Amino acid sequence: MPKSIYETIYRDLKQKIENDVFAYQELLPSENTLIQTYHCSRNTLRRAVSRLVTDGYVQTMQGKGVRNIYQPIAQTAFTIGEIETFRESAARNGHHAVTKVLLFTEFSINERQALYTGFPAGSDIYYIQRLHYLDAMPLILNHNYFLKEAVPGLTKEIAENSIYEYLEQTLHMTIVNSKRVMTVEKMTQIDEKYLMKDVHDYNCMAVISSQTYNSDGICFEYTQSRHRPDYFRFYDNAVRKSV
Amino acid sequence: MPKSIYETIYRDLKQKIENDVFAYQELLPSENTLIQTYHCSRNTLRRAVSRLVTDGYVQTMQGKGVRNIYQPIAQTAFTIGEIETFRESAARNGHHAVTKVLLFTEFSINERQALYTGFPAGSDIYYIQRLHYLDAMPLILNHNYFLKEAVPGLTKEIAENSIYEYLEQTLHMTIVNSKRVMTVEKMTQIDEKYLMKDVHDYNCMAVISSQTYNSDGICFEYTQSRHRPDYFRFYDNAVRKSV
DNA sequence: ATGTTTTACTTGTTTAAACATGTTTCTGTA
DNA sequence: TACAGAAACATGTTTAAACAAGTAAAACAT
Repeated sequence: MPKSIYETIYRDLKQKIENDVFAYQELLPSENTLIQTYHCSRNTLRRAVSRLVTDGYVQTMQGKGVRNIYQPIAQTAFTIGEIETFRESAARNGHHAVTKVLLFTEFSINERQALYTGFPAGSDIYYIQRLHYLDAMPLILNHNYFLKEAVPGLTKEIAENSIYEYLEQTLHMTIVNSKRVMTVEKMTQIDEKYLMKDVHDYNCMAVISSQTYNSDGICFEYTQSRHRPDYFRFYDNAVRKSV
Repeated sequence: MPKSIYETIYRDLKQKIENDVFAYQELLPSENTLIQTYHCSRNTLRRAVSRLVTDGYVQTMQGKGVRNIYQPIAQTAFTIGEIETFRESAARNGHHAVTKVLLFTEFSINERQALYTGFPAGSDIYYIQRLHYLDAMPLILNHNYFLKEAVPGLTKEIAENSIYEYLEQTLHMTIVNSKRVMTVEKMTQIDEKYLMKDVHDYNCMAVISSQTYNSDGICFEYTQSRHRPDYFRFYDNAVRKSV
């Protein structure tokens, strides 16, 4: 549910762009026109448009107008972009998702793990290995580290469904921020065993390591997502600020 | 040169965060305090702070304050993030950059190339292959496609230095937007020849394909950057909007 | 017809004010 | 002391207005 005016406008414009109400390279109606359309103030409208800019949907040109530069992407496979769960992504791309828990355990972070997870040494965490299937094909192997005190009551059953659904709906935790690093790493024995049984062409994995913060500003999760390289696509839009 | 107030404030706060004036996990001064510090309006200050949020430097918490969640990244190698040139990136990371032009030619886009470049078939383009060295080590192989009519007068000499410097300073073109897709692809013979001569462990490359738009909203560049996997790192910060 | 100037229209920046909502702290009461 | 409520303070949303700066078209003079 959109809870604010600017978000309602943002969604409406976004949907109109996706549905070709405005053609590619066409100018959107001017601010003044849109203000009358949505019966809102200029600031509110501009806030909605600026989100479209960061999404890479439109480009503003001072003195000229706002140009639609949205092009639908060929959704050959699973695509990543924002913070969303595997289920959400799958549904958005029209696929069927299944998650299998390979390992569910808990331990304390040692010095070495503290370096790459970002958790202080000695922190009690849940460590979970999960395999994500898309249309019965294993695509992603996840190594999840959850700060135990921030995510109490986590079970294997929850991990088999959606952990984030549990966090948001049961624990009422809001996920706000996620720092991610993408790298390419050599395939491990575990990768090969679960993901690449019949794919022998590649010896690398696409790896996304992420630290996620909740609304209290606490880093409660470190996750390493190891993706089958031939099905990995990461979309990004960069806007050059301050020329 | 910062041309606006909010950008000046943004840079000042960013620099203060990077230099540990505010400790990690510490709250920044409140909006009212910062308004008095910078003698600006609330909107202007909030605009500066919101940029820090998208940068992943701080996190705002309604009713509580703004928390510093900046952690300096271990700069093991070359890191990517925003739209910036290879030289800029290298300088920022304290390295010496050299570019070698392998191929400089021009031709017209055919049907097949139109699909992945996004240029209409028949467009006249410059096609350039460039090898980027960092501290004498070849790291990136770039395949550049520049729309000829948008980038007139491009020469091999310019390509050996910085094409973007030419675009911005000579042609006064402003680069605004860049859509990027990251993938992992099998190594080609060209990759192996130039990048991986003495590295035989990997058979993949980290590939960034990008379409770049100028301030007229015209896509004038398609580039495929093929990175040596063991030196590839892509940083990203995702903010969950509208929970 | 051509070139210049004016005018209208576009987005960009900044301020001020009001109200909403969430968090913490203080305060008075039981 | 313990608890409820009020107050103070934090960020979030929205409106209105003014001015700046870039662009394009109309109006004008030559």
